[in-house]
Amino acid sequence: MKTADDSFRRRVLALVRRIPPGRVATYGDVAAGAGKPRAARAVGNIMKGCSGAGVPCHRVVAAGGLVGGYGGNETLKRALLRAEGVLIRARRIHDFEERRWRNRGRSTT
DNA sequence: TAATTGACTTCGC
DNA sequence: GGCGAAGCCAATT
Repeated sequence: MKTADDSFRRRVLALVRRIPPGRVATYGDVAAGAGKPRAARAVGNIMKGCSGAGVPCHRVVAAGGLVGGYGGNETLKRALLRAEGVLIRARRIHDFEERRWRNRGRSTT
């Protein structure tokens, strides 16, 4: 591993870990928070390579609040999010814009 | 080192 | 609303 600079990967993981329960973030948001708003795909790859390492990757969804990824276990992802208070409509998060976590100074709590 | 893949995003049909 | 193509970045082979 550590093919590219860990900085990016490490920042992405750190951001995802900072996502509080009941909140969600898009790959693009996480990538942007890591310093590369165009690295959404890379974020997905990072998740795949670091999922389970204490990173709540289930709180990371695609753009528009579209639930997916998670190795194809979107059902599980959906269940986890719902368990945290995030309502899901079909394959999308209800009030996604409101549930969307922003990497601001605080966690909106 | 180069080429391919992928848990993405956005526009177009 | 669903499917397809182009673009961007990192990981994997």
